[in-house]
Amino acid sequence: MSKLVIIDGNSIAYRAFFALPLLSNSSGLHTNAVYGFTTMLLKLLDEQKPTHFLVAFDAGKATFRHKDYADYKGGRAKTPPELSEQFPLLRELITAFGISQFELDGYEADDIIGTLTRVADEKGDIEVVVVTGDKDMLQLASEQVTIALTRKGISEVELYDPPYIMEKYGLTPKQIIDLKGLMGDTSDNIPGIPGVGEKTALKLLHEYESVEGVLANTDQLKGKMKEKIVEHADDARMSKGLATIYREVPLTSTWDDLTYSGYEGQALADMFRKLEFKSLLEKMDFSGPDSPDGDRPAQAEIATVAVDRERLPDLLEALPQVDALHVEVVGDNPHTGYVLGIALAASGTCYYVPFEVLSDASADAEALRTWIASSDKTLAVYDQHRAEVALCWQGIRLCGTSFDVLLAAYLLDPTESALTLNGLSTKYGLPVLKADEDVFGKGAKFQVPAAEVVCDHLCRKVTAVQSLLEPMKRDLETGEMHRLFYELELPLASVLASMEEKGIKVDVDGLKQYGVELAGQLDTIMRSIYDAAGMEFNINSPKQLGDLLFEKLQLPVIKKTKTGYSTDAEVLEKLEPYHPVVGHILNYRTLAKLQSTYVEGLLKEVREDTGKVHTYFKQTIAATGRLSSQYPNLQNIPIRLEEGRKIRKVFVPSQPGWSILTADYSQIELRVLAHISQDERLMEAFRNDMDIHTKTAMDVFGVPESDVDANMRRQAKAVNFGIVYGISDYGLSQNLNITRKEAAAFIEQYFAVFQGVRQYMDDIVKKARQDGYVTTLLHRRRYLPEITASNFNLRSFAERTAMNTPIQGSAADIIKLAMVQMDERLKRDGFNSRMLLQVHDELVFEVPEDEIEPMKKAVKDIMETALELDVPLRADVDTGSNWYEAK
DNA sequence: TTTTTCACG
DNA sequence: ACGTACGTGAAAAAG
Repeated sequence: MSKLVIIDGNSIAYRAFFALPLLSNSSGLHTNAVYGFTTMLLKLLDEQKPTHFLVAFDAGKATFRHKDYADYKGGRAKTPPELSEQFPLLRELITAFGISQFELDGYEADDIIGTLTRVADEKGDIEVVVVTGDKDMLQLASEQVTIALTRKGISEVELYDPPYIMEKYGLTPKQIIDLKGLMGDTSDNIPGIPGVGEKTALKLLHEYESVEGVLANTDQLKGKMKEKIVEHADDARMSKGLATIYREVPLTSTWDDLTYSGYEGQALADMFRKLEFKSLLEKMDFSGPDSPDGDRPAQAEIATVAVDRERLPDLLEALPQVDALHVEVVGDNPHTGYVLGIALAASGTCYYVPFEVLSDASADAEALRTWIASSDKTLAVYDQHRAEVALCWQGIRLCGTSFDVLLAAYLLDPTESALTLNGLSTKYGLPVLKADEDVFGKGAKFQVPAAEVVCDHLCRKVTAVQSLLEPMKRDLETGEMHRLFYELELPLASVLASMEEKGIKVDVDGLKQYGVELAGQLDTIMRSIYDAAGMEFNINSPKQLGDLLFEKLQLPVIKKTKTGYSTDAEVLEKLEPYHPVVGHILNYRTLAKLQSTYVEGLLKEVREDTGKVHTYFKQTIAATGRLSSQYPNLQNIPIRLEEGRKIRKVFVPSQPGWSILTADYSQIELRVLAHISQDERLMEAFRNDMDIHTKTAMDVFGVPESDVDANMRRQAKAVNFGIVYGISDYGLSQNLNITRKEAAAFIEQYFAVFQGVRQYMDDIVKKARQDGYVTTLLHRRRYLPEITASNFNLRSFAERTAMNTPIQGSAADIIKLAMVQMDERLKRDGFNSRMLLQVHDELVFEVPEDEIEPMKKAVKDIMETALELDVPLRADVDTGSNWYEAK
């Protein structure tokens, strides 16, 4: 059976335009309506799988309806220019999708659609879906024709067939015309009968079936309504006529003209590139079933060799020509995942080596592994860090990679969310690649396909890596980030891999014991809560908790979330005086968090074989250049509150007699700020090694050191935090629990004293507006397209980011430098000590007894001299028998 | 999958 | 009048 999808082009374009914020691409062209339309098309192709497809447009001239009624569609606001300019793009887009489109002078899209659905009704054996935002179209519904009406924006449609229309309105599709005849339509300037709205019209139609039926039975009506109907009988008849869709348009095209046979991936990708639909470019599979294979670019010519034991010698011979490698790791966590296989690209030929072959005991396989581990080769990869980690658990070393396209892509745009290989291929105009998800499936549906499919996919991937090398190298140089790449990020990838491989030992028994302790305390608190509340409920559920606090106990609502009442700690603290249960809940929350995340969560991550946790540092996530940590996250282990801090006691050295050594930068962000802003007072404070918060309090309040009390220091500290984050009076007022006015006065006072800082803040925002990006000390870059937004919130956010990123990002640069240098020093000086963790401004090591003193010295020295600033850097070092003791 | 909450720097 | 402090990851509930 054929299936025809018809889109009411103007209607959907309008919907999309008003539903989405006014996006625009880099040349200032608005694209929101085109974007919305695109998502709609993709959804329809996916869900409806049409065999025939048409987009119908209104011809922009007077239609026959205007001859009958001059005011038709009068009073309608003119199409905004921001939308008009998108129609040519829209036409192009539809062509790129391979979808037919037309319009006809003197007719509206409605009439074209009405005619086509009539033809379909008569022809039979065709299913039709009409997509529109216009309820009038419901009159076209039939056994074969379904109307898809957009609901809230354009993200969802509601399907109307005759039974559903009957259920919802109690009307047949034909009666929709009568409905409009009675009630009119302001948007089309159709009068109807004044005073008759939807409710009255429906009642009348249920009784008398049609406009004619109502007019013939006016004697049965009474009151004001009767008067109005009698008076406006002609209006009703005319309105019905206007609302009737004309279904006899002289169409010249044939059924076959509407045939839809899929889009051509490259053309569509080109169109998306032009429109700068980055997310779609990365998400979409342009080689998918909609794209005929014949149109694939030249990549199909590349020779692939599935390497088995017999063919290994051929590969070994080709190794000198190999310049790209891809290691396919299955699973999110490379420490627990497995290696499916590797692909190598030489000149003109790609080799796929399944893991069984790579790990074989033969001399040939051994030779291949030796080559992978050799450092004297040049090799491009995608995600060296991940590959190195996954291979190390298989006893295979990966060395000598000279380029990593993932790391390069991250430096070129660290805010890009999914830096997938197929996304990069698309961005650089390379042949289309399948998304991993489409090859393997995702989540529970993950399945390794046939070997030939894997071979083909991985060979395409490694070819992409090979082709990305040169253009990305150039882009790094253009951005002056080649040193950042080659001297910092690339070496760091291997440093991280070796830190993770070593892992950190966990005292499992101690952790379990703490869990038991917590369980006891939680049980007690839970009872007090049930007792105080007078009922049992799930304390972990914000919804149930909200019901208790704000419905049952009638406590004042402080803050709402988009789904209900907020019950976060800030709210609960304000509610504490009202009811004893609140304090218990706060207490419960603290301990429950420790139990679930830090006791149970951590235990799940301890490896049976090593008794250690091996976190995975991600190097390409944070927009500022920081690292992040997963499986488990070891960068958010509690420290602020004593109960939580105890967790740190279970992180212990992996060998008896060794110690944990920690080293953390003192005020690195404010020191960076002092350097970048060249603020005299701030630089002076650090040169004299003063307590920066006390010093700030002295200068802001204008008092000598002896007069700075704890409260003044606390406020000054909050201001310093605010400065680093990109200050706003609102943010500071929230933090200090003061009014916005007071906060603003504080900030003003601060800037009056630290004038260099004010100058920096002003300049950096200006610079961001000018260049479209900001940079760190080592040229790391972050683009801020929203810095010119007209939306206040978006713009303000971008401005704060412009102030914060150079500070946070430069601090990240510095500690990363220290890590690479430290790794070299450990090797050079033959230390047995091991670097284990990085927590943004802190490094954690385990050291043998006899290395404590030299390591203290070495770590401090390297961290303090990693990068020379105009103010000194300071690192504080300590050791202890576990992470808790080393503070 | 999304939302809420909370842990860290 | 607008309504945010910057950057992350994990757990639990609820859709």
